[in-house]
Amino acid sequence: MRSSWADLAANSAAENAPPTSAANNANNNNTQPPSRPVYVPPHLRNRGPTAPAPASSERFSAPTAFDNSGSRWAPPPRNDYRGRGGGGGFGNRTGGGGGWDRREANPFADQDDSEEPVTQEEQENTGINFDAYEDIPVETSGGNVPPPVNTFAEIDLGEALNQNIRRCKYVKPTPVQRHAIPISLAGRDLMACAQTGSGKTAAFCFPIISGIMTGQPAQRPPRGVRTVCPLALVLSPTRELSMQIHEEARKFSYQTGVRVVVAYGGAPINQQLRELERGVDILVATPGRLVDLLERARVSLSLIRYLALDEADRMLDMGFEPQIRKIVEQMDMPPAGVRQTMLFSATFPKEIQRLASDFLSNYIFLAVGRVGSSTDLIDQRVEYVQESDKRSHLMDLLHAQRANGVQGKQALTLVFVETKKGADALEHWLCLNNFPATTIHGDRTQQEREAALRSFKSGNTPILVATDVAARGLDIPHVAHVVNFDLPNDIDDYVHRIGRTGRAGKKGLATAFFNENNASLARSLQDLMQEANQEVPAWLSRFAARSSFGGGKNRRSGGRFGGRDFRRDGSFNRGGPDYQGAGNSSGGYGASGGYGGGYGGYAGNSAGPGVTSAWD
DNA sequence: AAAAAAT
Repeated sequence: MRSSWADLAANSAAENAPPTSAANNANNNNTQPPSRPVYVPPHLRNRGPTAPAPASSERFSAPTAFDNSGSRWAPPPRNDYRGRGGGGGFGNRTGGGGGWDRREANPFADQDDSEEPVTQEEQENTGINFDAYEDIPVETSGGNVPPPVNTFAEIDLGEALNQNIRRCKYVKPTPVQRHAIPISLAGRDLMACAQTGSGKTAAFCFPIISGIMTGQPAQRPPRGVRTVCPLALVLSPTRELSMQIHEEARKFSYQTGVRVVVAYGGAPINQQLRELERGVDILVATPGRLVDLLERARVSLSLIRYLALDEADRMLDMGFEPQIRKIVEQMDMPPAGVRQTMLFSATFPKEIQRLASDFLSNYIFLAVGRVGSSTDLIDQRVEYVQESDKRSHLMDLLHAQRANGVQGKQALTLVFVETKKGADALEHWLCLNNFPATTIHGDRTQQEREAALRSFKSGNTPILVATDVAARGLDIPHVAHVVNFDLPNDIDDYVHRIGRTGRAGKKGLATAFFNENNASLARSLQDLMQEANQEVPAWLSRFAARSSFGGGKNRRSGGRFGGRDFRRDGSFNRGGPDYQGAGNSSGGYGASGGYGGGYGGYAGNSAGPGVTSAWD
């Protein structure tokens, strides 16, 4: 399925050809290349003559000058493309030597490539268990909330994207996707809270890819300038998570002509620069490396139409906020309201929501699922273990697991510890005791980190000792057991850690070692477990009662967890953000239960069970 | 106090 475009690009950048791309060029059909680079809209790139162009393609067939109306920034494409017959033509992509490098490895290469449709039953066996997502509470607030969809077919994402959705074996959208995709396609800013493992990546990737495919072409920087201008930026807090998002996004954008590039620290920058020079529509990055690229003027954000922050609450907490502000507010990114901004996380403390509203314009708040995360899919246990007993206690767990064969043969165990040194020490000790373990933390080289993750995923070392670097976002199939060897100080971190198991509707087990050192977490842990219908040990309740006076920063009342739009909270609402939709929160659909009507009247402690406490 | 994130 090679096009003339591909030939052209391959010629212009042949020296960069990685060996692996040769195989993908095998089915090259030698269509006559155009004599000079001509802009090809993403949805037509990579289209071989054998693949018939969709009927709608005529409107792109006569390029005319792209009029950007003198505006510095072309407005982000809104949800009008279905009606935009032959609007603006396309200018040439003049920036990087004529256009994108079309060579594209098949991201589905490691799966059987049968194009057979997947039945619902199959999906439930191998993929997402949708029964686990029935009947979950949904909250939206903000003005004019677009209604959710029930199927991918209801949304016009384009045939290429639809085909990738089939290749990914997604039969129907998860709840967060059902709600978030229409909101994003409508061009609205979004703050979305959804449980760990519920499909957030696709929820922001699909609208971005679709929007880039169908949107106006970008103005490219002048010739000779090596600065590249992505149209979408996805930021995440760890390198491995950026890698994972990149891999996912590559699958979703396969043969759509939309190019996804990843940039993160700890890896040679030259290779990343080469990838960028081959063209980039969607840049996935960690903040530090992106700042570096911006300061070197190798990347410009001037054409950004979509900004997505994954693990957005983490991205805006103390450690990251200055960098994010620099990237979003102090470089050349179009301002909120011009670009489209999407924030996703499983947790969204109210104070972080307030910070986040700086980056949003007239946004919709969406909360899907119970509490920050913990579904009843995760069996949560807390055991009282003194520091000195932790190792032998872990050993007991691992022995029992080995004997019982928890969840079958390939069960993986992820052990969280507090410090990098502690991770190394525990790994060493486990290995001495014939438990094959490896470790991932920030003192290891990037190579070591990636090798550790690979080794864990493959089952080669079925025990991974990790710091919080692995707490968020990583999608590791077959993690049967998460052990909080050291509990975190923040309940949100706990939520994300245990969310490494029980993903895509599957069950999981989480065991925590609790002792006096964790007293400050007792109350919030107890509340969280109660909300997730978990059995709370009596001793933990006593700890909770003892530590509850004086509140503590982990107190959940006041809404540490996602699930409530802070704009509804009177104390946050004064002189606050542009919240125009307070009055019509439910938008005529979705669950509005739990609210006593109006944002002042939230009857949080008296509304029906199942929603109330979870949405505190 | 710790972890993460650029070189």
